[in-house]
Amino acid sequence: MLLRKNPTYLGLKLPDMPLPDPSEFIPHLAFDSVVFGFSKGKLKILLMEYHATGWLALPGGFVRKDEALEDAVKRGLFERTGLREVYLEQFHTFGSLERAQPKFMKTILQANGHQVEDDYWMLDRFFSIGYYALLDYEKVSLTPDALSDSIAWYEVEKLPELIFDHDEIVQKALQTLRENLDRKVIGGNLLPERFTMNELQSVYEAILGEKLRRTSFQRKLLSLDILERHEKLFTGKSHKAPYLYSFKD
Amino acid sequence: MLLRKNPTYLGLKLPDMPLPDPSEFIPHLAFDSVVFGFSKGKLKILLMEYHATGWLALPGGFVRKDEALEDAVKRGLFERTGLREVYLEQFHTFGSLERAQPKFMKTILQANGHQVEDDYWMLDRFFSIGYYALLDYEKVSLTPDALSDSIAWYEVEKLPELIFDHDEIVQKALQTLRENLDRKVIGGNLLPERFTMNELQSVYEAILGEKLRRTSFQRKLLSLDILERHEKLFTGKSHKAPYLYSFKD
DNA sequence: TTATTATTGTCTCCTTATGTAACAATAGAA
DNA sequence: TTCTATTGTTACATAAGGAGACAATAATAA
Repeated sequence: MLLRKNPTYLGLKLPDMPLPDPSEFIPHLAFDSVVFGFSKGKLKILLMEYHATGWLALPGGFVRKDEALEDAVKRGLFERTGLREVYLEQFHTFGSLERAQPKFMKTILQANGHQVEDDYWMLDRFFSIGYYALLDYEKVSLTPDALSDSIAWYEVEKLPELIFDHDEIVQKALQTLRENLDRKVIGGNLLPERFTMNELQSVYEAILGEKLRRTSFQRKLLSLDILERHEKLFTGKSHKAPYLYSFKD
Repeated sequence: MLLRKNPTYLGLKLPDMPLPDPSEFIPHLAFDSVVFGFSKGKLKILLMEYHATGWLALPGGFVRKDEALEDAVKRGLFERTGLREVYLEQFHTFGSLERAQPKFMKTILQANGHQVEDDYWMLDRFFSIGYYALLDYEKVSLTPDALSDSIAWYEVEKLPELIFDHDEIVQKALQTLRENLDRKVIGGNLLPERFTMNELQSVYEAILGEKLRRTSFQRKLLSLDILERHEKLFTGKSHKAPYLYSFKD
């Protein structure tokens, strides 16, 4: 038996989990979130597993008619992770004809006990706006939505097959994240407030998928003058203790 | 009296220019194109002027229900410029609540002789997907659509006020173009097949909004090994003639 | 107490990239 | 033939990044 603290249905809190009212949402429009976390040296993302089918998908949702796009994404993110303040960036909007796969969507709904007509709105063609989020792995408390059995972390390097075009969406998110990594200093969003230089380097390496030179990395980041140095971190290991850093401001 | 070779209405060829049939298009969804051209050393974009109101807007349109997003953008671009093959890139999707301004839209429709109800679909809230295009200024033949008196080039540095949030859209396009300029080699799309190094440098300067060093620029681009050198261009000026270049492949 | 080990912070040297200036080549005009 | 403006190339200086060396040090072992 599954435990759900906060039963929601694609954003609607509904005790009996009826289907959402189409009149409340923008038709044909959805969002998908690629939520990045970092743990044990690995870059991970959140995936949901739909009831019965076992199909894996990105956490997404619909936009209310009276709701700003970004607020909808934040709402969805909060419902799944419990976090309100996260680094969020839009990266692409997907609008091909091939993304519509009403048969799969119908199966998912059936697995949840819903028999719907062929013209039901959720079976329509959808345009999906992709956002990626960076957050502190330790801070999230995961809550599945009504359609799914679970929401959990998956290593980016070992992703299983995803439903619809969600593989493509993840790859595009990752590509954008990599391109933005050297322009903006965003790696820190995946770490706690204070971190060691080695941890920060591990984040960069996990995102870029390559090893970096320790000395060059340290020199580069210190020269940017964006880090504040704090007390040392004594881990109990028998070697020199590293400093803790935080981002200025 | 205005001469229109190819009367269209937001993509619909209609001799009597009735309003488009809502059932043919995805509701609440539009695209806007920031079309860049380069002429006389200046970076320019295409703007349309709506009938009677004089309001200026980006060329955009709606997406048919059976049409891929990118095809819709290409269709709109072809109708306005006569060009089929252009460099096209999606840069952002705009989905704030403030972008809906039904009063302005109603005025535009009225100026075209259309009285519509308040619940008319074109007055609804729209999500707009922004694309920018790079094309050869000399190759375009401009055709206004049914709602507008004219479509013309405007210097990016001296843009007039635009309708809705189109100023913001232009700035975001320009920002993305600048960021992409050093990652991808896209400046050449604004020039004819063959060009001089000086022309290419001017394109880069116009996009970045800053002067570049002639020698560094030449050295950098030649070292990338993406240019092919052709015959010299004799302009009749009393100095050394520059080589013509084209991009490889 | 002292030696050992692993990791960290910093420095040096070297290579590469870029800024800056100089210079020869040259197409047309004087 | 000389002059002018611009181009293609080279030379030198400075900045940035790769690669390795080395001292500092926290805990453990001797």
